Amino acid sequence: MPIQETLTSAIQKAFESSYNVVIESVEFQATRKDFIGDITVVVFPFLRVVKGNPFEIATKLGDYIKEHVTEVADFNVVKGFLNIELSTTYFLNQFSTIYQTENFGITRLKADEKAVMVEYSSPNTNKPLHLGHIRNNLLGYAVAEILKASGKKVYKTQIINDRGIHICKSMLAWQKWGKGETPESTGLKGDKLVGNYYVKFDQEYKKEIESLIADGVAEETAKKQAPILLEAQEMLRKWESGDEEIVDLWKTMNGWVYKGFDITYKDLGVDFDTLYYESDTYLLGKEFVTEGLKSGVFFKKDDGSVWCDLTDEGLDEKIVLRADGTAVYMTQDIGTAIQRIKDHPDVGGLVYTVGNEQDYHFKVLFLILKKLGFDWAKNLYHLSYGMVDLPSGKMKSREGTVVDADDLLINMTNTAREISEELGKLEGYTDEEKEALYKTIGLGALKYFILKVDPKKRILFDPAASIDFQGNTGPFIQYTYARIQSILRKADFDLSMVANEGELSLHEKERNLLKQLSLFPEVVKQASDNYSPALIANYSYDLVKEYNSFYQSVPILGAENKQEKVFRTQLSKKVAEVIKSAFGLLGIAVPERM
RNA sequence: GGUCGCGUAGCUCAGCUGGAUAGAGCAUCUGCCUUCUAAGCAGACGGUCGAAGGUUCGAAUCCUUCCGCGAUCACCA
Repeated sequence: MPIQETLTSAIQKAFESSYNVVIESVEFQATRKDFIGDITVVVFPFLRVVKGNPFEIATKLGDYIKEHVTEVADFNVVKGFLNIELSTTYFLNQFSTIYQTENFGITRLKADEKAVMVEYSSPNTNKPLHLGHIRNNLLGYAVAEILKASGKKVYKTQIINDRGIHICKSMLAWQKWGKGETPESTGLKGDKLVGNYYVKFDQEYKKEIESLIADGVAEETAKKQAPILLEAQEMLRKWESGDEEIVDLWKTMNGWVYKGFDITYKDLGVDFDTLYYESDTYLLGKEFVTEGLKSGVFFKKDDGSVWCDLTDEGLDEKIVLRADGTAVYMTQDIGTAIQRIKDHPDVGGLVYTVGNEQDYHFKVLFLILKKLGFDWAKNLYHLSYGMVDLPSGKMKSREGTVVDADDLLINMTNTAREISEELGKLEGYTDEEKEALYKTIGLGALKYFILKVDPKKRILFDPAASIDFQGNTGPFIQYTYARIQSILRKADFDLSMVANEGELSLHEKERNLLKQLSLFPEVVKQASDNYSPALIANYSYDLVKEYNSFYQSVPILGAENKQEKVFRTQLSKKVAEVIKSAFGLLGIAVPERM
C-alpha cells in the first residue's frame, strides 16, 4: 500500500478517536527542503471540521501516527504543517521493490483501453522542414511515447498536405526554369530542390506584381492578376481534373520531397505507423455534411453553401461546404477524422499536434464532430504549441528566413564534436563510435532544449546564441547517465544481493535520491494526462541534480563496507535506468561514455 | 473591436488542480580534480511573480478590470 494511503487511514482514525469526526481526505505534499521530514500533512483544511489551534491538532495527529504507523519514525510541527519523517526501513523496502521492478514507471499495454492516434508533422510538400516542424515532430513523438508508457496503444500518423496551390507554384517554377533538374543531377536533397523552386516562384511573382503596379494597376488587383499566379491556378485546375502530364509531374516532385523528408525524419529519430495524404482525403467529409444537413446539425444558405451554427456555443457560424459543392478545410478534416476511426476501429481518440494559430479551427472541428454524434468526439485533443520565432521575427520559407532542420541538426552535431574533442575523454573509441556519440549529444541538446518548455509558450530561437550544453540541458543529463555506466563497468561484484536493512543507515543524499526516484511513475501519469513532455524533462533534471549531489558527497565503489557498496551501486543503476526510460519518452538517446 | 494564449531574476525557463522564507540554468563572482568522468559539485549575487482590486486562515496560482506581446476572427489550407 502506498504510504499516503496508510497515513490517510491512520489520520482518519486519529480524528475519529480524538475528535469524533470523519475526515474524507488528507492533503499531502513533499516536505520542503528547509524543513526536517519526508512528507507533510497540511492541517489547515481540517479546521473546517475541527475547531482549535492548528499547531495543537497537528501535534496530536503526529503523536497518534507515530505510535500507530510503523513507517513513521518521527515528526515535527511548524505552524499548521505536520512534517513526517519516515523510517529507514520504509525507504529500503521501497527501494527493494523499485529495484526489482522491470521498466519501473512504465505501464504495460492495457488490453481494456482504447487506442489513441497521434497526428504530428503534417508538412506541406513544397519546401524543406524547418525548426517549427522540429518542435512539432518532437512534441508529437514524445506525447505518443508518453501515452504508450501509460499503457495505451498508440498510432502515430500524419496528414501530408500534398495538394493545393502551393505545390503548383513549385511545379510551375520547375517547369519554367528547372531545365530538367533532379535531385540526382544536382546532388540536392529532394525537398531542398523543390523548395528552391517555391522560392523562385515567389521571386518571379513579386517581380510581376511590381511591373504591373508600374503600369498603373492597383496593388490588390496586381496581386490577383499576376500572370504566373493565374498559370499556377490553371495548373491546379488541371491537376484536379486529372490531367496526365500535371499529375505525373506532381507525383515525381512529391516523390523527391518524400525522399528528402524521410532522411530528416530518420536523423531526427521520429517515425509514423500510418500515413494520410490530403490528395486522398480532401474529398472526404462531403457525405457527412449531407447527413448533418438531414439531421439538422447544418443548414443551407440561399446560395447553396452549407454552414454550422455555433452561436449557442459562443462561437460564430462556420462554413462546411462551398456554394459550388466543393470541400473546404473543415470538410476535409471532418472526413479525415471519421476515416481514421473507420480504418482503425480500436482507436477511441485523436490527438492533433498543430500550431496554436489553429486553436479556433480545432475548437470548431471538435464541436462539429460532437454535434454529428460520434462517441469518440469527446476524446479529441488539440496539442497546441507556440511558434518558434527568430529575433528577426517569424520564419518565412518564401523569404528564406528559416532555420533549416537538416542544417540545424548538423550544427548541433558539430558543436558536440568541438566540445567533446576539447575535453578529450574518448580514447579507445573508433571514429564511427565518436561520430555516433556526437550526434547523440547534439540531438540530445536540441531535443531537450525544445521539449523542456511548456508547449503553449512560444520559443525565441537565436541562431547566434547557440544552444547550451551545460546546466539544465540534455547533455548534462546524458553525462550523468554515462558516469553511472562507468561505475557499473567497474563494479566487479554481485549486484543481485539484497541490501540488509538492519545494518544500513541512509545518508541524507540517499534519502533525497530515493524520494525523487519513487516519483517517476506518478510523473509519467501526469505527463500522459496533460500531454506534457515538459514534465518528463523537468523530472529528469531534478533526478539528475539529486544524483550528482549524491555522487559528489558519497563514495559509491569506495564505500566502507560491502552493504553500502552494493546498495549505492544498485541505487545508481536504477537511477540510470530511469534516466534512460525518461529520455526514451522524449526520444533522446543516452550514451555509454562521453 | 470580439475570442483565445502568454507576461515570474539581466537572459532562458520551473512552480499555476491555492499552502511554509517564490526555485533552477545561463551570465558575473568564490571555492573544489594525487579518490568512482569537473559537460560536475558547493556557495555568493540577483525578484514590488505586468498593474490594481477582490475571494480566502493563506494568492505567483482562483475571480474582475486594466496594460503589454502574440495568435485568430477567409466560400486559403
